Amino acid sequence: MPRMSKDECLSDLKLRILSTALAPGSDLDETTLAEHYGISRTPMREVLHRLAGAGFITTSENRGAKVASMDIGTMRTFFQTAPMIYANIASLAAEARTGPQLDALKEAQQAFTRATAAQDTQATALANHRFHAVIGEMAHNPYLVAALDRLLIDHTRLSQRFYRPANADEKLLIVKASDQHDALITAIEAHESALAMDLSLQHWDLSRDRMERYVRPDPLPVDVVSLKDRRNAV
Amino acid sequence: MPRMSKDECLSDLKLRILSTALAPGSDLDETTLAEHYGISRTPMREVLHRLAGAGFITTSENRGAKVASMDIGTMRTFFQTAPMIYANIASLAAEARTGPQLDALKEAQQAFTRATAAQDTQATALANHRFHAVIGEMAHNPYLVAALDRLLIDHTRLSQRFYRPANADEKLLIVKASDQHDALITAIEAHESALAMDLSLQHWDLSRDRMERYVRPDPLPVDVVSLKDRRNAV
DNA sequence: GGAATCAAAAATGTATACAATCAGTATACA
DNA sequence: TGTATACTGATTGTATACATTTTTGATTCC
Repeated sequence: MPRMSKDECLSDLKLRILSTALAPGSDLDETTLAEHYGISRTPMREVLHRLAGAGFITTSENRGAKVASMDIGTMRTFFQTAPMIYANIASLAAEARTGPQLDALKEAQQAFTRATAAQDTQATALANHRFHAVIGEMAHNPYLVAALDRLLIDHTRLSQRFYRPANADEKLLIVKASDQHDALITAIEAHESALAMDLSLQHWDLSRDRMERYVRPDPLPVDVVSLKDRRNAV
Repeated sequence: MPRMSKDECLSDLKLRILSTALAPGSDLDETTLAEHYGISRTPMREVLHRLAGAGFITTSENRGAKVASMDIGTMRTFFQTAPMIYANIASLAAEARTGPQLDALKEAQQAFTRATAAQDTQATALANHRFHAVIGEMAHNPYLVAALDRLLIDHTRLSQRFYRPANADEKLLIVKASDQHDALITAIEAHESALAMDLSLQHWDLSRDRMERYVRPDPLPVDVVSLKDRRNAV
């Protein structure tokens, strides 16, 4: 991959992290990355520091960079924090949105429906990311957006795993999510901030149910326990 | 100022920005700064990117770095957002705080009272910053802490202007703030999260009243209006 | 006098060579 | 056999030279 610009390199890495092509916790070698993107180590390091500032990766002295991890503690915090931030962002967005931002939001939603129609899991998750990032821009609140951006990183990485509908029932849930996006657009366009907040919370509930089922899966079959007993008995 | 390490340079710049020694919106010349700290431009640029990631400064392509500005729009957003974040951070801190963190908090409060006793405005504001940053660490919530850190930058810069008590009445308000700190420490130590949240909101009200008086000062004397009338009459 | 243009300067951005630090391995010793 | 240690290779950190872009100010033309 020859001669990418610094900005392209930055957004490509963001995409690779959001799509979990680069797994949470995995090491990033700056020399390899620099060669891969056809730039020298100096601008590559700058990109890495930007990513660190935005919460995509973590860096430690003389120890290089790692993709931000998603341990069980982080997950708990994520579920604790997301609804409050999402709801407030949606409310503010309905108050402060501009025309061009509304256009960008509709465009993101079109990309989302296209991706779901094409059954493209990765594109669906990324379009969903963009949709919510635009709502963040609308809110015009740098403090909350800092929190939102970090939530969206983890949200999108989790989403990768369940935008692949396993059956008709799950397909229906994605359609429902898309309908909620449409309703949210309407509320934001009409400056109905209380409604936008409410819809945002409903939307969160839908995501959460699916995500929590992944994070906290059904208990293992009881056989495992007897297996353990058997092993101890040997 | 010869041969400072990169970390020292980073924290020194943070302090200079928080204390408004570097005014909001002012330009930062990387060559000058590098010479000032006795390091080369490469690590200096890294420090600047870190500061940008944490919201202390803004950078633009080929245009260098500026200290984050504090326009009237930012202020409005600040007052809108702060209580929600502060209250939730305090509540979470009371739940999750560790022993060493509690020690750090008490130490910060001691530094705060020492600074107020010495009538050192800058040290007071910085100790207050540290006090609230430690509560942020306690909350153990990277999403909200991202918002908190950005709020604290602006809060501390605003504070610089009013921790200089003009009269006995204002001195009393600082004593009251210090008492609230003590109460907050007690609540956090006892894991009383609801109380911590409540105290945090009271503490915010105290700050807000003083800050808003600065941002939106008392109306000008009515004489000005008659002056204007007179001028129009000429 | 003012606007436009171009050239010099000053600043930022990039590449590369070199220094310092870390990780892994092999060897020596208890 | 287990542990400590020194060496080697790999990786990150720093300095500096060079390229590119922006700014500035002088000059020219209207």
